[in-house]
Order: sequence, then C-alpha cells, then structure tokens
Amino acid sequence: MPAEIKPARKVAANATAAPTRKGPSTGNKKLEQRQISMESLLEAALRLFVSQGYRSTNLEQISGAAQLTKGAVYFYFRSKEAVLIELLKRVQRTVVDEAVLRVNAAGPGFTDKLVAYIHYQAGLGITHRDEVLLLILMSLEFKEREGDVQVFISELYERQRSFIETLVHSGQQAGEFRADLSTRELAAIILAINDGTFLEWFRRSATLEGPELVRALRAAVLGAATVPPAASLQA
Amino acid sequence: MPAEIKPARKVAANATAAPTRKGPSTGNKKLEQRQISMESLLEAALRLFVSQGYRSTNLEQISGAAQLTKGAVYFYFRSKEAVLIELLKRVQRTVVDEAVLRVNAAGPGFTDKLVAYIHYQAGLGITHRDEVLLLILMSLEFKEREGDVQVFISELYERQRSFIETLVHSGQQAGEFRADLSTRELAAIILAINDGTFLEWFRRSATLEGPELVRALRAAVLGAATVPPAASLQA
Amino acid sequence: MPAEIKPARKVAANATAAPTRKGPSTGNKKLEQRQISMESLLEAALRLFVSQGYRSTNLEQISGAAQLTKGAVYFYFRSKEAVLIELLKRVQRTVVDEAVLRVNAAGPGFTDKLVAYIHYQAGLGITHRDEVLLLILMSLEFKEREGDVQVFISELYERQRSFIETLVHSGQQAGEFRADLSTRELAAIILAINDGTFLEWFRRSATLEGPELVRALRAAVLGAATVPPAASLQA
Amino acid sequence: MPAEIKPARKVAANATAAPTRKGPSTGNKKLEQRQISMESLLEAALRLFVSQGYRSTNLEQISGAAQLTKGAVYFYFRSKEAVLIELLKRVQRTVVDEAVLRVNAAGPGFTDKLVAYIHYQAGLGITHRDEVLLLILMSLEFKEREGDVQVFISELYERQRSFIETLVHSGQQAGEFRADLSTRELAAIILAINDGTFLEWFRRSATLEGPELVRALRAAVLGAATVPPAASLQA
DNA sequence: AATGAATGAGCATTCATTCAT
DNA sequence: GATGAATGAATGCTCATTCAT
Repeated sequence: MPAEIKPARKVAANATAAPTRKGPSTGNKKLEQRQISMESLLEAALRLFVSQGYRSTNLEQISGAAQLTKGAVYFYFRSKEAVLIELLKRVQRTVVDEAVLRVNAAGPGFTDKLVAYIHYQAGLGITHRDEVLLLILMSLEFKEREGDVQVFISELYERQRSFIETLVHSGQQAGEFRADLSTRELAAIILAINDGTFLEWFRRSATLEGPELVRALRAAVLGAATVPPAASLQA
Repeated sequence: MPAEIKPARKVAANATAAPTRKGPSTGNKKLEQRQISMESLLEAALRLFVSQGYRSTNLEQISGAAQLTKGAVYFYFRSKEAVLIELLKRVQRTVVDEAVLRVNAAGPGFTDKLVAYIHYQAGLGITHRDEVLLLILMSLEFKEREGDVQVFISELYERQRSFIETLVHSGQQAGEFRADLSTRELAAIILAINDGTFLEWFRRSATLEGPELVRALRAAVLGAATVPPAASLQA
Repeated sequence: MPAEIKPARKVAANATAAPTRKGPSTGNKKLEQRQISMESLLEAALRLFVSQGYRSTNLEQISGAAQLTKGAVYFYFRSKEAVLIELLKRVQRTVVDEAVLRVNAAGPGFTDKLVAYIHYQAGLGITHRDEVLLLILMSLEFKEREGDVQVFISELYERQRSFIETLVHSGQQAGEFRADLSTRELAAIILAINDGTFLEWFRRSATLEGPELVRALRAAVLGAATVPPAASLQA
Repeated sequence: MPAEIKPARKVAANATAAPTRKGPSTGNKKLEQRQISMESLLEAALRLFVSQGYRSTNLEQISGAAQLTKGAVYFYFRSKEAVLIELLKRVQRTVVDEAVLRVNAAGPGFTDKLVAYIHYQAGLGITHRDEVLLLILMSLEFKEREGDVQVFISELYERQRSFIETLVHSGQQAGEFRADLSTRELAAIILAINDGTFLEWFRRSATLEGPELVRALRAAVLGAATVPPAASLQA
C-alpha cells in the first residue's frame, strides 16, 4: 500500500509547495495528527457502512466511533459521499488493481491464473474483509442512484468483468476452459460465485470454516470453468 | 399452494387498465376494491424496495405508484415495515416453500434433486425475479438491524440452509456428492452461487443471456457438489 | 483627515503583486506585514459584505480572498462582527465626517452647501463606492438585530440625519429652501434620494452614465428643496 | 385579489378533476383550513423576511409565528425559497401589475400619470408596506446569488424600469418632462427616489409623517422630471 | 375506503469560534 | 504572525406516522 492519503483539501498541495515556516518536527506532529484522525474516520466509516449500510449510517456514528465530532468529518471530507468515495478508491487499489497484478504474475496456465484469482480473493476475505464487502454492498445500495458513487462503482465492476472475461476467453482459446459455455456468461458466473461466497460469509462467518469454504469455492469455480475431465477423456 | 400468489403481476395489468375507484357492475365491489388497492400497493412496494432498497423508498413513492396516497398505506398496513413483512411472507411461500416441494418431488437421485433445485430457482428468476431479489437484498439491508424483519429473514434463510444441508448430506451419504468437502461449507457454496448469480443478473440482466447463464450456473453447482467424473473413473 | 484611508485599493494592488510573507529588505518588517495582512482582510471583507451581504459572507471567503486562513481573522479581530465594525468606523470618517467638513466649507448660500453635499456624495460613489454602499446595506441588514453593529449604525445615521436637518432648517430660515414642507420630512427625502440613487447604481451601474445620473440627482434634490422659481416669481 | 392560491402539490389539480367522494361541506372545511394555514404561513414569512431578512429568518420562526411546525411549511411549499417566490408573485400583482394599470388609466397628461404613480406607490406604503419592502430588500439580498429568486426579481425590476422609462420618454417627447436629461438616467432617479423613500420610511416610520413625506416625495420627483416652470417662462 | 393536514424526530451540512503549536 | 484541527450550535429538509373527516 503506497503512502497516498489524498488530502481532503488543497492544504496538502500547499504544504508540499511551500511548507511556510515551522521546523520539520512541528509539521510532522500536525501531519501525524491529520493522518490519525483521517484514518480513524475512514476506518469507522468502513466498518459502519459495511455493517449497517451507507444510508443507515449517520455522521454522528462515524465521527463518534473515531472519537471526534460531526464537524471533524467535514474538515477532512467534502461530504458523507466523499468519505465513501475515498474508501472505494482504496478498495479499488487493494481489491481490483492488486488482483490484476497477482493474476498476471501467476501461471503458466490459465487454470493456474484462475486459481490464483480465487486464492487472492479468499485471502482478501480475511485480511480485507470489510473492503471487499464494501464494494459488493455499495454496488447494490447504489444500483439505481445517480451520481459519483454509482459511476465509480460501475466503472470498477466493469473493469473487473472485462478482466475476468479476458482471462476466461484466453483459457477457452487455449483449450483449458470449457468452450461449450459462452465467455460472457461463464465469466459472470465466476464473479457471481465470488460475490455470493463473500456475502454468505458476511452473513454467517461465525458458523463457517474459512479453509473448507475456500476448497468448496475452488471446486465450484473450476467445476464451472474447466472441461470436465471425464468428458475430455471421452472426447 | 402453487396457485397461491403471483397476483402481483396480474393485478398490475389490471391496475394500468382501470386503476381507479370501483369496477362498473360486479357484486362484491368493496372486497374487490380492497383487494385491488392492497395488491397494487404491494406490487409497487416490491418493485421499489428491490430497485432502490427499503430505506431509500418512501411511502409517497409506494402509494403514488399505486395511485393512492400515503394515508392509504396505513389503512392496509400497520407500518412501512408491515408492508415489507407481508411481501416477505409471500416470498417465503413462492421461493422457499415451493422449492422444497419441487425438490422433494424430484428424483430419484440426489443429483436430480439438486438439478431440480437449480432449475426451479432459475425459473423463479424469470417469473418472480423481484421476489427472489427482495429476499436477498433485504437479508443484506437488515443484517445488523434488530426487529421483526430481521428475525423473519433469519428464520427464512435458516430454513433454506438446513434444507440444502440435508440434501447435500444425503447426497454425500449416498455417494453421489463429494465427501471430501464438509457438508456445511458445501451447502453454503451452493447457496452462495445461487444468490450471487441472482445478484449478478440483477446488476446486468440486460447484457446476459438467461439460458446460457443457467448452463454455467449448473456447471458450477455440479462442479462443486458432485464427485469429479474423471476421479470416479480413476477410483 | 482627507489623507486618511483609501488604502483599501492601494493595498490590494500590492497584495496581488506580492501577497506572501515579508518584503525582501525593508526595516520594520513586522509592522508592515501586520498592516498589509490586516488591510487585505478588511478590503476583502468590504468587497464581500457589499456584494453578498454580511450574513452570506463567511470567514473562509474573507480570509481566502486575502490569501490567509480563517484563523488569521481572529488574530487581527475579535470576531466577524469586529471586522464589520472596523469597516464601519472607516466609513464614518470617509463618508460622514468628511461630508460634514466639505459642506461646512462650502457656501455662501445653503443651496451651495446642498449642492456641495450632493457632489461630494456623487464623488464618493466613484472613489469609495463600496464604503458608501456598506453603510446603506448594513443599515438594512442589521435593522432588527440588536448589538454593537446596530447601535453603531443607528448613531451614524442619526448624525447624518441631524446634520441634514440642520442644513435644511437653516436654508428654510434663510428663505432659500421651501418652507411649505416640514423640515424633518424634507431632510428625509434628501437622504432617501441619496441612498436610493446609490442602490440603483449598485444594482445596475453598468447600464447607467454617472454624470447624467448626477445631473438628474441634483435636479431631484433641488426640486424637492428649493422654492420653485416660477412660484417665487409669482410671489 | 383573485382566489388563486397555487397549491403546493398536484393535489389541487386532482381535487378539481375528481373531487372523489365527500359532500361539498366537508370539502370546504378542508379547503378553508388549507387557505388559513397557507395564508398565515405566508403572512408570517412576509413579516419576518422584511424585518430580519430572508437568510436570517429560519423556518421555525415562520412556522412558529403561524402556530404550526416546520414540517407544515413543507406540506405547503417545496422549500423556503418557494415561500419567498410565492410572496414575490403576490408582490408582482399588487405592486407592479396594478401600478401599470393605474398609471395607464390616469391622464390625460404625462405629469398626471407620473403623479398617479407616486400616489399609488405612496398608498401602497400604507396598505401593503411589507410587500413593497419585500421586493426592495430581496432585490438587494439576492443581488449576487443565482437561482430562481434572483431571476424572478431581476425580471420584475426590469419590467418596472422599462415601464417608467417609456413613461418618461413619452413625457419628454410631449414636452412635459425635461429633455435635457437622458431618459434612462431620469427614469433611474425616479425609481431611486421611490425605493429610497420606502427604505427611509422603513427605517424610521415612527418618526415621519406620511402625508408630509409624500408631499416632499412628489416635489422631488416632479422637480427632477418636469421642466422648471421659470425656465419654461424664460424660454 | 381513503384523504389531506400536520407533526416531530432525524439528518447532512454550514459556520463562527477556540486553541495548541 | 498565522495555521490547522476541531467543536457545537444552528438550519433546511425528509419522512414515517397520526388523526379528523
């Protein structure tokens, strides 16, 4: 994870351009505080948006959980929506961008790549559970709404889809994946299994064994994607 | 029992044709009127809850879509929540109860039963799309909230789960389904694939071919559940 | 006393040229800096209060326009209100005090004094447009509010009124001004014409010719104040 | 004043189209209540907007003064701004439209028309004081703001201006008004005197005698507009 | 059978002000 | 000399709910 942070205001830009007076120590303390407050706000928002939904979470809950007041949220973000968008940007990096890198690095076969994808996602379910869920849940909550959030999520999902579709298509071309299912629908099912599993895990993670679940997940994805071995024998 | 509900659609057709007060001649006018109004309210609510979410739908939208006013909702229902619960009761009958009947009637093998389940669900996705989605979406929107809705949905989901778990367990016992995956997690994945596919279809039904999607869905579920044929040959 | 203020404009020019910290070489840097910052705050406040109103202008706009931050305002002033009061004090000197001096110096007749008043005001409309308008606009915005501002403005207006009333009364006594109109109301009309003309000019200065407007203004004031020449001939 | 009322919602349209059930008596009671509540809200808003300004008046004050709650305002109007716009529409009819009618009916000379204008305005100052002031004050408060209010007021003012300009121009052509002043600026001064007098009366009506003030006002306007009699004799 | 009027709690957002640095 | 962080009160607006008719 790079040290991005994205300051809510032009402040940071100024800071880089002309750090005014102050020795570096004082500046660091302020910057540190900024970091801390912003992170705890984002962290609180992430947790609450995932567990209660965006609309059902109010700013008092977010700021309260970060031990700040409502006003502080507006010091760091332009609006409640801006908080969500900042979170989604992080999700993009962690969930989507990184997945692409991992899959590209995996190989050599396309089945290997697909397995790498499944395992990366499964790992995210443990290390970045809320971030993954945020994307799925917000994609549902904002489905019909217009605005920046909807646009951002749509683009994100579209990128995910086209990435998986390309992977599936290549695998089909290479004879590793079943060619008797259309690329688009096969890709859709892979994403569907992924999202569905996250949601089921979200609903009842307490009663499910992670590793076992992943094995079943892998079986499902490979079952859908790969040529049934028996069939291939028969062919 | 199969003849139960489905009026949601029929009524709406009526509603468009003659949605205003009283039919011209029939005898039991009052009762009919009641029926019509209530149904059009429920139909409107179903559509809106699914497309916008429960919290983001207000009573004015619901009553307006049914050509009535907010007050009318309170004539027929105790509260906004009561509208949702009534809808969920119908979903229960159509989606859960009926599925159980269908699967029980299918056979003789457990694979046949599982296929029957998948196909019944796929059929629902066409004939009762919104009802199926309502259950999934509300299960997410009400996850952390307490109250009647949450309880009702939890029970519903629990019944679904235990039904599928029983099916899976029996199939495993019979040697039709893989025994190298734990029952609970395998059942969870089957439900996950189901829900996930509905959601993906919800997000982009316009760009997906139903029949193709069902084939891929079946491949995934069977891929997860059944012993890989090749393996069985080798065994 | 004539050399008093007008830095509002000069400073701004400086501000654009080199608004940041410290001049390069001069001796009494600190004091200069203070002066510059304070002046640019006041200048910004004046412009914004006039164009948007006091209440609709926030401290961020003021400090931002002066290339400073909100906090700086509190370094120089006790409160937002204190900024306005400081501006009003300057207005008092420029607009009211100076007008008194000019009129007193004019003569010998009272008509001459009245004409001097009109012309001084007209001149202010060009050299100190915003300052004149500030007084008029704030007198309206603070009409019902209690507090320092209201008191200050009331006293200022009262001084203006009594000054004009005295002038009118003297002119009437001397037979130069109409005696068939009561002193108080005649004075009120003179002030009304003055304020009204400023406001109309404020609303649409782009479409009005200054000199022409002043001629009409003079005709109105003299028309109200002086004995109609024809009547005097007839008398 | 016609019985317009302008229902905040489509309700009224429905009511006219299909009064549903109910005898006329019940309907009347509801309509009456509607009328009463709406009027008292508008009345309260008018008084408060004039005395405190638009921005400094909150909905609690308005609804409280009408013995209702904030929510009721939103039952009758779309927003706070919509309340103001409804008030301005009434002002338009009373102040602008009616003035045009009166002046057109007056005559035969243009001086008569101008006097009729002054007297109508003076009368309004007594019968519709707040309405006249609302227009003037809001024209200042909304000067730089964009939006419906600003547009509405601008158009209103523009109509007033062009009406007076036409009057002045005709009077100049007819030789009744001074031709040595440009039409536009002379018209501007007439409006300025009018507005200025209203404002001064607004500031201190308690200390001014209405009739005396009107005489002085008339002297000022005629002094500005008409050829000085002496000059005409000399010519 | 249904409406229109009205309420009141909740919420996002704005903004003057404070204060440590 | 000035900033950045943070507060808390105020405010416009939404919406489920109540109730007389």
